[in-house]
Amino acid sequence: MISGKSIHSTAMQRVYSHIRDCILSGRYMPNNRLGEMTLAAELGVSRTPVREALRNLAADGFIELKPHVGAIVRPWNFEELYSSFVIRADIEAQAAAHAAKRITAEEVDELSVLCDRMEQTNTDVDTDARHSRSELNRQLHVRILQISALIHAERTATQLMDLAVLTMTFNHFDPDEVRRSNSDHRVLLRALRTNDDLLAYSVMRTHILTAAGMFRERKPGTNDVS
Amino acid sequence: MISGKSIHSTAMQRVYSHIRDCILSGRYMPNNRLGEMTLAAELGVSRTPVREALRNLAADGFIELKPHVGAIVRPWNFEELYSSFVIRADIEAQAAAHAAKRITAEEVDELSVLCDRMEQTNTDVDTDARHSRSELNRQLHVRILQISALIHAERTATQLMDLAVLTMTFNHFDPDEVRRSNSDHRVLLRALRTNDDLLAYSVMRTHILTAAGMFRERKPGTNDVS
DNA sequence: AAAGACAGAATTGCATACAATAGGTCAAAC
DNA sequence: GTTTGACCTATTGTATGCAATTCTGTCTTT
Repeated sequence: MISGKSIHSTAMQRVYSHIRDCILSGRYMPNNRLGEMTLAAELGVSRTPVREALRNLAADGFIELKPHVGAIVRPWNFEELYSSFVIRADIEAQAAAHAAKRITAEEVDELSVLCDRMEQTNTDVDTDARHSRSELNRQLHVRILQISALIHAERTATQLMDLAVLTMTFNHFDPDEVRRSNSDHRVLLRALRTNDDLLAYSVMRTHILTAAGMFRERKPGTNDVS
Repeated sequence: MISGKSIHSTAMQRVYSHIRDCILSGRYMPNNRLGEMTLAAELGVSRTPVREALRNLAADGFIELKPHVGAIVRPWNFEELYSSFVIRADIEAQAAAHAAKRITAEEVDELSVLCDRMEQTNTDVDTDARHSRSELNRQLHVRILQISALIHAERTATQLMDLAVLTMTFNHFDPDEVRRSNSDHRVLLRALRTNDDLLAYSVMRTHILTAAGMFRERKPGTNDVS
């Protein structure tokens, strides 16, 4: 939805990012009401860009928007977030298979660099390392989706990933799991390089369902993001 | 995105539906520019609801929206539409499997009624029959997604279905294919009733990939919707 | 003649004012 | 005491006016 540019050229994009960050950081809790006037005053803009940002946030699943009533932070439950992993597993596995049949040598190198950088952060558990791992991980997955050329796979999976940012930090906490994740990525990379679409499919599926399983173990309802 | 209510309580919803219909009916062709002022004048409203409708249309993938530039009808190509089938096949198969493990007797009856009504339209090729088949088919698929309780599956697959409405009419044209489709639905229904998740998965996957294959055969670039 | 820069026009982005609707409160009737 | 109804307030939906940006056409310069 919001273009990849990190620069916010319009006020609406600034508002979007602000509200999104507040939701993901837990400052705006589920079922909190988001009044247009309040937000506009808080951010020093008029209601117009706020309204447009709210529409986009609703489209991306962060809030619920009822006509003539207003916006609330979308309440999420365990089952819902878990379902996003299940769907992603299907989509991204399919995308990995397609990518394996289309990938070029340059793209393999590109992905390899991402893996290198992820491994360089080692298994540190401090917040910065976890965040940069999350970001690199996201880039890796998105890049593979792009290479697959399944446009709707990219759209959909990206949306689901962003929606589940809440849980992303979990996956990168336990050093054992970090090692396992890095290992998955290397196997995946080899599968892509050798055009082994079946293996690419399977390892990607396993990779994501593993994350889903870990999320499942950590009990529902814990939203202790930084 | 737009709630299921057929009544448009706000001007924005009317504008949304109008533009969407014009795109799907071919009146607004790909790469056509959609000026806010032009649309506002054409529909007798101000620019404000038009802007909001355009934001929603962009979120749903019907148009492209560049900041400070404007909106154009999203150009779609064969590969892109085909990819939407591939993704749907994954998602809906997964959803069918989940539905098979959760469905109740009442829900089975409900789905059965939908199948009955689809079969009552027989294999007529006139426009009305095709449209009502399309609509019933949509209801059947959406209902199964709901029963699966995979919330994100419903969101995603519904979006993809609506985006591919262009192609839906194809699948209901050839009498042989209509019979085949109805037969798929019956097998699917039996799988759901007997909680046979593996069969449900497989038949749903086949069902959608069959449609994809037919779409593929009819050559790209044909957008001869009524 | 071609390429670049500048100016004008047209369109989008934002702010503000007004209208319409939903939800709550208070009162009156049963 | 409960319920129903009208009114009132707060918030969203819409319209309009202004500011900012992009596109286009022309003119100049090489």
